[in-house]
Amino acid sequence: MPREVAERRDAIAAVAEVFREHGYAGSSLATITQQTGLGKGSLYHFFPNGKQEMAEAVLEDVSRWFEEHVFTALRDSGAPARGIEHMFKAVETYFRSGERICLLGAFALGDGQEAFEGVIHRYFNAWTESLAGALLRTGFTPPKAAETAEEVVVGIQGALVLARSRQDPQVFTRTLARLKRRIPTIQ
Amino acid sequence: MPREVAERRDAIAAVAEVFREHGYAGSSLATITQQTGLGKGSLYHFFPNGKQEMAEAVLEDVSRWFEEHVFTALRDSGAPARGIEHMFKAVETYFRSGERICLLGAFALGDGQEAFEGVIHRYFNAWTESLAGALLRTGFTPPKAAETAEEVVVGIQGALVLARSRQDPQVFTRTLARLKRRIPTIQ
DNA sequence: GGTATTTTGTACTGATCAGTATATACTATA
DNA sequence: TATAGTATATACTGATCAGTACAAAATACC
Repeated sequence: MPREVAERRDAIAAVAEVFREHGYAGSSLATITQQTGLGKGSLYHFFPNGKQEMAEAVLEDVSRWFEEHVFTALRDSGAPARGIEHMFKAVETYFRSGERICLLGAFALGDGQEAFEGVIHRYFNAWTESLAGALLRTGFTPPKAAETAEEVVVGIQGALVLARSRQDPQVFTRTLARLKRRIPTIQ
Repeated sequence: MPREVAERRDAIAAVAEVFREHGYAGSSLATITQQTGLGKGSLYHFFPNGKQEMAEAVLEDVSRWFEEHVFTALRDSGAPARGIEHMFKAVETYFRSGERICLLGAFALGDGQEAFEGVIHRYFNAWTESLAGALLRTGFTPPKAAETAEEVVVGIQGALVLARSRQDPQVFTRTLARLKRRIPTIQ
């Protein structure tokens, strides 16, 4: 009966898009099956604990992506400036120049908040702390490094909110450019 | 049978808190009746078109509050600096020093997005444009006024996301202080 | 090519969903 | 105190909800 054989990895990516579009509570199993093309059989095979597990897997997948593609480079003690530049490039690409929202930010403001606060908390802590460390190593004083790291993460998240609200993705690219200018040690 | 007699105004405030906590799709009629103490009879009496109308009323109520308590002061051509200072105070109070989220920002990222994009769009446009106008009148050049207005609104929204994510309201107060410092014409 | 394992479709369940209908109670006005 | 308008409780509807059960199909391995 199955049309094609999928992997859990592909399922996570497909489900992520649904949550991005409709939020956690707004994504019914019917919506998820329709939009992903995966039947209930497949979904409960990959995620035996249902919707909650789907969301956890999706959020952890995003976290892992940032860990591997962003935070690791920021923690590289050898080239802090290069790590920061790489972060801006990766973020610009990941969020599709402002057309994509941050799933962890959306879940933080929305329904799944208390159910997923652990992952969300760790994600934003890892981001600000790894960035603060990199800034420190490019010559910022400790308080300035912490303040600027917070400013950058705040700016990115706020820009994603405003880009979506005003239906103007350029808010995001403008903000990234402005934030880069706050860090003279790069470029 | 009724316990007490309520008004639509009170109902809007009560329903707003439910949406703030659970989002749009996450707020079932059962949740709303329990958390507000208003029965279905009352709710459908005040909002004949149901949940959609409740959310519209809530978002418009928030918009009206900002229009009256924030944007009007920013548009006052006589005292732009005072209007900006007043905005920061009102925002600090309204968002309970970072413990409260922005319902319009949350709806922009979450489920009700397309259903309410009109109100959301107008709210953020009114905010950035009234603030840019005030900055212009304190001596900013037009491009600097537009850029700084965007920076402030982005910062506020991002700070609310991060404050909630990291469960640290001080992110919000720190950000407000930092943003104020970007506007030398006040204080 | 046969067998075990993984993957998928579908029919089903009980709970919950938003919304309706209607009777009753409260309030205001006279 | 009678009447009109406003507000509320409650029982009900059909649709949809998340999740289960299980058989059938695809794949992997020998």
